[in-house]
Amino acid sequence: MKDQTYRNTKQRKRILEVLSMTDIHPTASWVYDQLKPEFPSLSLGTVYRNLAILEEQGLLIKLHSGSTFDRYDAMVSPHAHFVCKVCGGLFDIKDMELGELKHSAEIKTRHHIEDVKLTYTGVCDDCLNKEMKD
Amino acid sequence: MKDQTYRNTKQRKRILEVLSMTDIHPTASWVYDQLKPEFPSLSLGTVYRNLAILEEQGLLIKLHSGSTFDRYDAMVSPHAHFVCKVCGGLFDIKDMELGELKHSAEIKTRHHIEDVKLTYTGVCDDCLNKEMKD
DNA sequence: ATAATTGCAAAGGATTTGCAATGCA
DNA sequence: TGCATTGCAAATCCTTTGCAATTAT
Repeated sequence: MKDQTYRNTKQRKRILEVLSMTDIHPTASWVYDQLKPEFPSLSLGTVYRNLAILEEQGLLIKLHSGSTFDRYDAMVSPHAHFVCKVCGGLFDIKDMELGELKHSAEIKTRHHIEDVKLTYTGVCDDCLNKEMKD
Repeated sequence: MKDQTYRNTKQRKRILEVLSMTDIHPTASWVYDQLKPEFPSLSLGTVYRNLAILEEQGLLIKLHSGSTFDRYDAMVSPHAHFVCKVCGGLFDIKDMELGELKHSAEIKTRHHIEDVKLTYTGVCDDCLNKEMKD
């Protein structure tokens, strides 16, 4: 399973494209809904399998949103995330120095660190404003 | 459901105790296995319900380990985690300045941040040493 | 006494998987 | 052609939930 040759299927290509064109960090199901009109016989299983392969290839990142389902992010350069506990929105936070964090943790521990995930939780700007009206 | 009064059941008390006495960040199922001899009629549902209540009370934290199941941590003071992709171990990393991170993110965004989760992934010290023997 | 909690079993829901058919390389 | 991939459906697995019985306050 290591030195497997990947093929370029229409489905996989479009799944990555659809994911690259949004910043809402969608679920597998959302991706499926987007592509179902284009591939009427598309199945959720195919979407999941391709998301896993694309993750393996380093072309996307799987996010644990705090809910029961996973989300996917095609912006693979290291960055932090914010999850709003009111609307469920998941936003990017750029310019956070994850590389620095990784370095300081690597000297603090003796582990070999490959990845850093930084996730904030709270109430987003929009929901804060809406709450103030109540 | 907000101003509910919690009761002090033996089960809940022991669940928190068991969790406080380990640093392996166990799953609900592990907690269940620990307490089953003590409460022969204990059910997994009860464990899950109590873990949820204890989390609500701020007495423990739920961790998304990267696998399909959740883990729980009774050390509630802010700290980072490391997950080993080889052995599945989940370790604490103390002395990481999560408070600082929270502050800098709060001025960078306009969101109200309540919580920070910092998780590293890689290969732990032990597994690194074992791999070197191959 | 009142309402939270338990135990049990069944339901739920996201994700995975087996297998025959399909289609890249 | 060979083998990765698809589609479909069933299976998996962790977690949640309804309900009657129990128990803390």
